[in-house]
Amino acid sequence: MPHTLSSPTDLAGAADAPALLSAPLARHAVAVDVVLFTIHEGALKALLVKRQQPPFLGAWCLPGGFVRPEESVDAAALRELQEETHITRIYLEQLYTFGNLDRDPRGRVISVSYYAVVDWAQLRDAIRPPSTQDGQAAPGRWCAVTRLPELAFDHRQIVSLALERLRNKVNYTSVGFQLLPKKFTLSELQQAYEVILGTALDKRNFRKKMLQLGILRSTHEHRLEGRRRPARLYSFTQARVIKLQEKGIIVPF
Amino acid sequence: MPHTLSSPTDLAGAADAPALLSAPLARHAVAVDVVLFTIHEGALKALLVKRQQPPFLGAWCLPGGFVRPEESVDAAALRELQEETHITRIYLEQLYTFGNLDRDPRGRVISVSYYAVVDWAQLRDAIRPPSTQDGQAAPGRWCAVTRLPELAFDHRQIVSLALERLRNKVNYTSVGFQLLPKKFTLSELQQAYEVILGTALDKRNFRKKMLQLGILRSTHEHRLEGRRRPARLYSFTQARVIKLQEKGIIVPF
DNA sequence: ACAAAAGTGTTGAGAGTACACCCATGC
DNA sequence: GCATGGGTGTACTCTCAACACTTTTGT
Repeated sequence: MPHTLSSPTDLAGAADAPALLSAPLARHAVAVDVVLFTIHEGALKALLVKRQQPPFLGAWCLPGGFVRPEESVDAAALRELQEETHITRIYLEQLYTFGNLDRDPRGRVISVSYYAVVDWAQLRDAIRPPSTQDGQAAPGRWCAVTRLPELAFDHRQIVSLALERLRNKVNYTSVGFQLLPKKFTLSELQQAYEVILGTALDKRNFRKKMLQLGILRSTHEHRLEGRRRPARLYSFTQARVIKLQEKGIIVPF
Repeated sequence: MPHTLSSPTDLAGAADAPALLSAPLARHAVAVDVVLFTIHEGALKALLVKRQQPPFLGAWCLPGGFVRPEESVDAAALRELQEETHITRIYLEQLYTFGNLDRDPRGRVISVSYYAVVDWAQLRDAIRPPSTQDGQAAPGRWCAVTRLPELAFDHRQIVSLALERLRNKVNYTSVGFQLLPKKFTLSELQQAYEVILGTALDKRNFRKKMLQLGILRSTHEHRLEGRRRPARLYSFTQARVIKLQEKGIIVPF
């Protein structure tokens, strides 16, 4: 019995250049869903929106939508994100593709999920973020990842996966800095890590580690807040991160 | 300006149960591509197939094909793999989804890529593996990852990503054991790791580390090969791996 | 002076790395 | 007896984790 490809990597018909794909080829509805993280009020929060149509009318779910004919999948995710936040520069990374037959009661929808992280201050500066409307009544709501409501479809699973990924990546990449403004204090940085990881960290060990990594540039500015000792502001410098990644250095706390 | 979802996570029309998705919704061709790794002749190899249709007629590419209407994306990947190898149990993991508009000259094809790893001995035992045919003439060919030919589409990139993932995961999961038979010697295990990572490892450190992890069960059998001292055979025990993963323990060599 | 957060070093334990020789077997 | 891979232990270094007090400011 000779080896054959019963479903070869090719289309059934001809091969004219950007021609349409021919008949017996199945086509699928493809959606993107985005978990947008931010830090606010000392908690790691994700953006949820209220469904305006059935199924799951009125239920909370992740922002997302269908991929359009003339946009890449990444572009679709970015578009959905910008529709929600009006932010142009945002850290966005693909998570996983969910392709089960039964994940949408209307029929098969393949979902490419993403996660994104953004500094809360940027959301406030962007025009009309969903959260500044009126909380529950508005279609968008920021929700602490530790206390999520019921979510439509398999969106709970997507959030879990995103959280797991974020918690891993914060240890050996610079995603964590995306959640902070350009200039920040070491205490703010530590709080961000604590909130993401869900654990307390030792102050001295954290500062020692961060400073020795050489990815922070100390400014000579300070943050004065109330009746306390002013804290030095640092900024993040990407330069050395690349070298660390090349060497495969992992940065646990 | 109120917050609106201009492309909501919903279909344009009604919401009858497993009904078809309605009209203005774009549908897309979705393919799966699989990087199948094995170890043979002291090298890490990937399975390539020769394209039988244009575009890229005659070029090498990854095994893969389109997702059918009534199968999940994972099932499509598994099906493609089984068509090539006739193996039923195989480690398969999703890699990444490529959704650029221009990755296929015929039009937009979204590709969900996977990687898989399998013990070479299983391939030989399975009926009619592509490699036992007659090498170049057969549509399937095992190719060392260090010396890949030109590949069609963006399949070179997919292989690179798969290799990167495998090299990472081998350090903190048990994927590596999927490349070996049930019983193996420590030298065989070390060779597998060396071939995957592309680096030499110290024998004493490797053995010490492996044994102290507690994921190997020493059998009392030995492998006699030629005129040498027989080597003790070990088998892999999953039990402790789960505990290690729970604690987030990473296992570098 | 005091409240509140900023800032700062040392020590012990465990893991990683480097390194060289004897052992058991078949021929 | 010899060629071949199998099998073993130690010393050094480095990183992680635990741990408490002084400093600076506003009130």
